[in-house]
Amino acid sequence: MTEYPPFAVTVDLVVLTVRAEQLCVLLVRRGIEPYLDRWALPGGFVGIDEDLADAATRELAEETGLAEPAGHLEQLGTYGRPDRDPRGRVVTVAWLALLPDQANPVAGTDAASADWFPLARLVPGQLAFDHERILADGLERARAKLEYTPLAAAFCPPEFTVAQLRAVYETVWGTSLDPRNFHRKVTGTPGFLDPVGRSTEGERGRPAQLFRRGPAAILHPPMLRPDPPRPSEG
Amino acid sequence: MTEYPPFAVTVDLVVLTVRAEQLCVLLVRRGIEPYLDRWALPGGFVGIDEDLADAATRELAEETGLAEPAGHLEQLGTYGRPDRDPRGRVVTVAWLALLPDQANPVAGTDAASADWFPLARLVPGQLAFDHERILADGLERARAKLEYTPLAAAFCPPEFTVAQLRAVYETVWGTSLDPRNFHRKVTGTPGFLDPVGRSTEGERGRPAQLFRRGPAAILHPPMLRPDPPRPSEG
DNA sequence: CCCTTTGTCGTCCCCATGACGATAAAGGGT
DNA sequence: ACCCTTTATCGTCATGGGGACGACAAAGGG
Repeated sequence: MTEYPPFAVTVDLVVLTVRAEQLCVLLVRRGIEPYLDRWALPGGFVGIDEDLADAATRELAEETGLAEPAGHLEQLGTYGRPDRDPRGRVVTVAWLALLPDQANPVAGTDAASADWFPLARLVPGQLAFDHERILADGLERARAKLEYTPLAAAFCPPEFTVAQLRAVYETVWGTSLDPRNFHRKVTGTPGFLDPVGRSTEGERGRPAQLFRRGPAAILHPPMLRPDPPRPSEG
Repeated sequence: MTEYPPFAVTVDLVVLTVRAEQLCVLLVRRGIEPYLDRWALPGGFVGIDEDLADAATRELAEETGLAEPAGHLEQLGTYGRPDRDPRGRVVTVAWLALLPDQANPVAGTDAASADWFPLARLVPGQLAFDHERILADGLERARAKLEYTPLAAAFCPPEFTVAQLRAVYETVWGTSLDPRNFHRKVTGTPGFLDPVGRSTEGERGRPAQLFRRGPAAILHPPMLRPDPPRPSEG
């Protein structure tokens, strides 16, 4: 290790949540150059003695003000085009986080401000660096993972109804699903849902049974998205 | 970018191929410390002006002596535990390559030697650094991808038979598949296989039709592995 | 010429799922 | 009290993919 090219390494987070029937991503407004005042994914430099996953967790906590919430965090991919940061050679490890809608006040740290953005409202070219591509990759990963994992529950509070879970699928996929078939599918897949034993109260309509995330790590067989053309992939 | 912790960035390759009914990985014997004389995944440092994907492609070409073969190369994940390399802080971007059995002579570059290892013959603790975990992750990725992509063809020569393709699945998954159902599935999935129009000659048994990879990028519906318990996943 | 080997087509059955009707269980209004 | 709306949940039916397996085709070898 006498000689090697020095890199800067950062983590960037694609933090998704579902609120008000909309799939939203957490963005921060940059307070420094480059891309001053532009929106960007939250992130930051990795400490020289810090594990990558720890750095991601730390940034997530800093930006959302939450200490390891009940959501989900996984590595998304690494982006390192030589020209992606005008300041020099920066390689970023991107992470995907799925969080329940915890009315996160979003603590302002070094970022000027941070807020949830409905994805439908984003316009091309709005994000700093290559964050638009990272976001697109994160979105596709999230959509794909709902098919073969029980991760949709990561968008829900600890206890939730089948209808809430269905709303997550519908929002993330942008489709509508038959309530009866969906109910049959999720309650019939072993390990997907654990019945709490209680029901909702005070809501409109018939009370709904409450569930928690089950122990299953994957869905088998998967819950496939409806017809619309499927994305290509490398 | 005035101040940031300096990292070294490497790429490491999980190069898989199927030869002699065995799933094999390309390993190199290390010629320098640390882990001198231990087997490791092929890889090396990323140039300061080099794209990550280019570095992976370059290493693949160096280690196999092949310039971008008909196989497949994709990013697998990034590993950066602070203590993973005793020489200092090294973050490695791992890549997964699937190659046909091109009787690669494996050019010896800086590595002392390189060779294909049947996975069944690897013993725990045999690999340098955290390469055992990287390899395990690559294996699971490859196995999973055969389910919902036509990537099995990446293990085959440009023109191949259904039986060759089936052998790939059986070898990678370690299962046996019904030849008739497999034939129906792969020939019935639009875009999976393109018929060449010719057949094999001089083989045992009835000549088999030759195919090329079709244009499909994903398999829908997927080809699911037989029953055996499915691996958990984060 | 038979036998073995391998490829390919066809049949049967079951289960998962899409489409959709019917019923249960709450609240709100008159 | 009653009806109406809303939502949850259970059933029914048809379709289609896939597992199990039989049958035939097309080569080579003794």
